[in-house]
Amino acid sequence: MVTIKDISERCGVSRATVSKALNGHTDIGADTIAQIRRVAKEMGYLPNATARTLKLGRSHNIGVLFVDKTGCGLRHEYFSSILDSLKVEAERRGYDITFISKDIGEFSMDYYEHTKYRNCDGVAIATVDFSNPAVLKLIASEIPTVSLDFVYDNRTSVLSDNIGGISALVHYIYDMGHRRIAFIHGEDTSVTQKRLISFHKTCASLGLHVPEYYFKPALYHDPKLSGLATRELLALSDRPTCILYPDDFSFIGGMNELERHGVSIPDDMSVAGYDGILLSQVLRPRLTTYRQDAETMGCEAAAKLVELIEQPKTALPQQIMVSGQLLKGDTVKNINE
Amino acid sequence: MVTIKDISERCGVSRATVSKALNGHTDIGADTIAQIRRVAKEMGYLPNATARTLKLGRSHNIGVLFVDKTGCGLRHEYFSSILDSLKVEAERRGYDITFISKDIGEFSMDYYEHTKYRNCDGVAIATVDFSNPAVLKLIASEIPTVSLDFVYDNRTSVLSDNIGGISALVHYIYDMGHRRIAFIHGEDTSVTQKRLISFHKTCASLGLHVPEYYFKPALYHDPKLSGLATRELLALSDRPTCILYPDDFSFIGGMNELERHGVSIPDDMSVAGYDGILLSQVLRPRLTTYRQDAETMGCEAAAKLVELIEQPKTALPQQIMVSGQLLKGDTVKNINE
DNA sequence: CAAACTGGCTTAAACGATTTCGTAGCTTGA
DNA sequence: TCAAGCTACGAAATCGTTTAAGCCAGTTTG
Repeated sequence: MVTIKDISERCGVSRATVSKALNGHTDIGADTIAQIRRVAKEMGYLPNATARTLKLGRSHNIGVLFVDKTGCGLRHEYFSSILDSLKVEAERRGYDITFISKDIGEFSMDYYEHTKYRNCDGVAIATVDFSNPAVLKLIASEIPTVSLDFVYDNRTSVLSDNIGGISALVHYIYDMGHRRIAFIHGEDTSVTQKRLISFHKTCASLGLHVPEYYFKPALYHDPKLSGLATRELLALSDRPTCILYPDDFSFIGGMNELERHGVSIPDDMSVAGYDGILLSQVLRPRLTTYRQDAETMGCEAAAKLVELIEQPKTALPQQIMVSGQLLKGDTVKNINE
Repeated sequence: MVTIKDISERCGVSRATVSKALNGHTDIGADTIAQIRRVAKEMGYLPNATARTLKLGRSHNIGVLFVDKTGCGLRHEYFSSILDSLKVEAERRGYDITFISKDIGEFSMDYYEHTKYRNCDGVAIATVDFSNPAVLKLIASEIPTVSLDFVYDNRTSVLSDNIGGISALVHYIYDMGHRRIAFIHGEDTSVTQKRLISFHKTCASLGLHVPEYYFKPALYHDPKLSGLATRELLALSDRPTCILYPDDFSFIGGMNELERHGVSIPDDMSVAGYDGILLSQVLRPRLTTYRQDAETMGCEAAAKLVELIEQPKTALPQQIMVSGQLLKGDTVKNINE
């Protein structure tokens, strides 16, 4: 490998001079700089990130923490979209991405230790499970972090507008004339809590009384459970006219169940999803849903994290709310007249 | 940060002794080792991967290259599954994962340069676009690589059994009595070529003549184009009785088109997908498809790559074929009687 | 009993880069 | 003419870790 030393010998200058020339310091003569740059290119010199990291204590490397309770991990389009855009933005700003995990090889480390071990400058945390103590240890540490969809002690985070999303959906459904709206919701997480609160509040503000049995617990990304919940709702004497699903993918379970019972969407039953994944927009009828702007979230997360890293003094911790978009598909029927 | 130096001072031994004690060298007294290990734990010592990498020339870090022509990137479940399992297996073997990209920050590098820059011990390459010269430069280099779904000059690769997959599908469809099978295929890649060849061969071996207009070009992961192709096939005077789609997701476009024309699946038209993503198995009727075993592929890729890295002498380059599984759903009708 | 060996530790160099502090030589100004 | 200032560069320390080589005392061997 070509190193700075090789260049310095070839050019008859010291290693210090080469380093300065390549890094644009001003105390080197113009001719010398030109010569060094030329020789460096000729010899195929590449800087060594490892050596630089060791000396400077900065790796230009961002850790990404995806903890996966559910088993679907990166397969969830919401997460993979965030990761994809986070990666693009980080790279644009000169940072690489490394996954942070526990237990690398035989050596067992927690997330915080792993981050230090790899000298990551900061970590983006996207996980369902923020109750994990190892995750909390990392967030609470001195390492710059940005958490997605979770706020810890006023630290920087990027949040999807769950309140606004559910509110927009419910308002739209209400405007279409629906008064009996059921909500099949995901497992108990802070996100789910926000959605439930928003659902309650919105309904209350619209003067809607929602009976307890219109709330059905299910899981995210699990069509089977949503299917079961759907069946229970169909069995009610006062069937809802519209069902909200935990997410677009879970809705598939409901869709199948409705079809099995000969209940047509949206004529006999209106439905809405959440997420706005690709799938939702290619189904027919097109699913009414709330699109979470995962691209913007990933991008913002990378941007804020880099800011925290590069201006630790001036970068204020903040919660960035990324609003999504109501996608009016064709699965909520207008029953006004 | 606690370093080896701190421990050495506390224990009254040299840094070399500490390093050896922690790394299990045998020329240190048992008492000394015990004491050093204890003090290290007490002080919260963590090894520094960067320093180690610099000294040893080994980073225990694997690069992952995902190039994305299509724009859907990691969002494609096939890729994200591979990545997920690759990550798990690499970590199990003591390696971290870093994404390799071009153009990090203002400095422009190709993939090979980036890999050297970050001192990655090896790279797993998963991309659609193997014609990219920068990708080829990396594969052809001295850096250990494992490519997915692509063979370069007999180097190690992990391959999905595209030949066997299409063959299995066609045989199954033939056995169900179909003689007019159309094939909507993806864009021109080596994978597509293999599938087309397999389709031709299998049909020939079954004595099936397939007219040219039963082959429709479309794109992977693009329901719209598959929808259009479906429409064209429906307009034919000698309609096929079964349509093969580029992949499960694209099939959605066909599904919609068929429904629009009042063509019911599978009574009026049989269909099959490819990939076996989650979606395919929650749709009703359940999609008949060929499941690519992305988990095994990612796992094998990581395993082989680590082998190439750790035993460069003895690890023979090889092509590992990962076979998938025919998922007999309910979308291919038995029309034998 | 000298030579050879051994266990247990240290010394010092090395990995590749950056940066602080000099300093030699030149120009400038009064 | 000389102090001051500037330009262009170098010496050396440093980041944290590893390892070849050396050393010393004590033990074994011929």
